[in-house]
Amino acid sequence: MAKRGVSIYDIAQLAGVSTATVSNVLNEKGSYSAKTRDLVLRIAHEQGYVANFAAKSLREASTKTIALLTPDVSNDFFSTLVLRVESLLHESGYTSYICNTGSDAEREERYVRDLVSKQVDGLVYIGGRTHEPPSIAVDLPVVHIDHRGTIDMRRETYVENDIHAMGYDMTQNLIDHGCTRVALASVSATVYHRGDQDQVAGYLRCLEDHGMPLDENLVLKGPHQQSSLVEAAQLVRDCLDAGHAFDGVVALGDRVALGVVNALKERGVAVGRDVRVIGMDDSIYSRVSTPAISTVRRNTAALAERGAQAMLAMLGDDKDVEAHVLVPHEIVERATTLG
Amino acid sequence: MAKRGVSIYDIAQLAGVSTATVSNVLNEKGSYSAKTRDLVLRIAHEQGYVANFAAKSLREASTKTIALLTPDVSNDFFSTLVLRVESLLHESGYTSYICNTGSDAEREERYVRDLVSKQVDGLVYIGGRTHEPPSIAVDLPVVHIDHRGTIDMRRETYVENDIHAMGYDMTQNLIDHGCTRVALASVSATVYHRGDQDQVAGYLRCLEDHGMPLDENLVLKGPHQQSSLVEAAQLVRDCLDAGHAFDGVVALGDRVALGVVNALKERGVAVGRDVRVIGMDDSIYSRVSTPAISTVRRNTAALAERGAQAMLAMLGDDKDVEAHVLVPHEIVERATTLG
DNA sequence: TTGAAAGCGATACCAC
DNA sequence: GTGGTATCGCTTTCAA
Repeated sequence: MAKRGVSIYDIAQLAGVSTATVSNVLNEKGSYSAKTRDLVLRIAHEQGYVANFAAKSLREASTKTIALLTPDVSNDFFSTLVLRVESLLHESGYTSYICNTGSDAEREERYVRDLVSKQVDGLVYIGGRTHEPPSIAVDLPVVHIDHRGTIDMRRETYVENDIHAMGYDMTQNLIDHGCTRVALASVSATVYHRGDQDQVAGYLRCLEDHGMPLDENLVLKGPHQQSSLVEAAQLVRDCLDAGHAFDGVVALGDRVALGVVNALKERGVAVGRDVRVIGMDDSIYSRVSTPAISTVRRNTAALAERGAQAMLAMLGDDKDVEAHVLVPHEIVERATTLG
Repeated sequence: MAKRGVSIYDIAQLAGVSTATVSNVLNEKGSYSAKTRDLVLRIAHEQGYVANFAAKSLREASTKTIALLTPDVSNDFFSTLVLRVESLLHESGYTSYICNTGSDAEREERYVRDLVSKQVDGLVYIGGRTHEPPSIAVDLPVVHIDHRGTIDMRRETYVENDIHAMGYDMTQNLIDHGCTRVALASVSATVYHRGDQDQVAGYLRCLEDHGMPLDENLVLKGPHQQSSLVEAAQLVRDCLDAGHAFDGVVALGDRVALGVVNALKERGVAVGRDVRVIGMDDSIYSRVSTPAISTVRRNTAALAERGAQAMLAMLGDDKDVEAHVLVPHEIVERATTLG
């Protein structure tokens, strides 16, 4: 199944010109007569000529290839980002490698080695890098979209939402709806620590700004092992069983929110009236729930667009690329806060 | 940001040997003394040498790269397949390109051209090819996973579920549960015609095998424009309004099934008792529903595994690669059929 | 306007 | 066991 295709040399022979001329015509560079151009183009087409990118890359030290590294493409949010980033890069002539690191430092390290070897022109981390800094020095443009970890000092671009503000705004929204005892529900794996911490900080800050004292009993946190849906529901049951009352829940994630809603319904609470709930991500979970869950949309389109833009800018040796891009989020009100 | 890295020539110089020897050591080919090996290896490591794949590819006419083409990675089912296929190929040293064709023939065509130019070693279509056969001749191993279109005559491998059997088994399941008037609900875009047709055929065949006459009024079909969930619900309402009775529904897709369940609940029907419903895909939709929807699991893991295997086999010039692999499905019983 | 030729980095054949 | 060198396909400089 080896492919020994038509080369620029073959075209040159058939057209009775040199490879230099063929190259010029094909790349619309240099100068050549209209006659030779037509001839070359016709022959190239007849022969089904396709440029050999390996040769081109070798010569130009650029592969027109970008690597997309993500912890898990099968995750709804990440895969949407992957889709959009890939599309945008493709419009500019770049092909994308897809690399599932599975949040595994070793795997990621091996990937990066391979990618450097394969001469990728840039790296786009979607959803965070596992370990930092990577032990292998990478002298490439790097963009992080929705990075969920500590940000390091390297010359890289970060595109993300203002996580702190999201936590703040979610809390504010509930307070605006009249909630006075706002709980927080979070189920998270250790990997994604920074995001959660920032959101919690936003929550705390908002309470503080409203002079509401923090009730530790209303901070429902649990580890993420199996299903955050199930785990979140249990957190709520435990809280209610312990006799702690609340009239609002800031859930860090729609799955968590759905778990919360389910547990509340189970206990006969009128979700949206007695207790208002707001989730995060505007994922399918918030939409299939009854009542539909209010949530925070992270604006995937903008995240992807700004990320791709940043990468293309860096690729184009643009000097003034922002190092940190914040994409605005948006609160989507549904039944769990509107009642 | 250009990378002018360490080359094999640099290593040769520093080690005081020839490039041939360095190449041999690095690839564990040919023969060399333990002493030179250690020396070369040490220097290569010190210099942070990374092989230039473009050069290697040019020389070997193989890029160790596979393209994954899918209509939409942000689709749950496809992205899971992409994830798994990528992982398996990566284990065998292949890197994967991700290509979102968006079910657009022109885009796909451009992709394939690019990919051939980039010298990919193989093509894996996930979820079907848009147009067939592609106008550009591809002399490459091609694997289709869950192909949703007509199968053509080329030397390619198809890995998929037995769609006809799925339709049959879903129907059989409802009949086993005592249903006597089994409806069919389908909302589909024209692109994915073959799959649906085969399933419908399975449904019809099963009815026939049980001597049940087909009632055209119970075949609820609608075009897919916006949300299949909403559209399916409307089909059910219309059917009920027209006074047609049924006690079972074979829904071609979990989203469709969810729409059906919602419409039935709305009309006060006891889903799982009065009317049993079975969906397809074992997606999130079937799991978040109340009652939980019985469904058919397509076995993503096996689809991906067999697909990757087939590709690797073709890559390895394996002569006896099956042209058509059928992956068994599995019925998952939940509340909508168990009552 | 056109062409000869060097070179990108790695491999592999064939001498030594 | 080791090294010289042609070669993969393309771009690019410099001359003609």
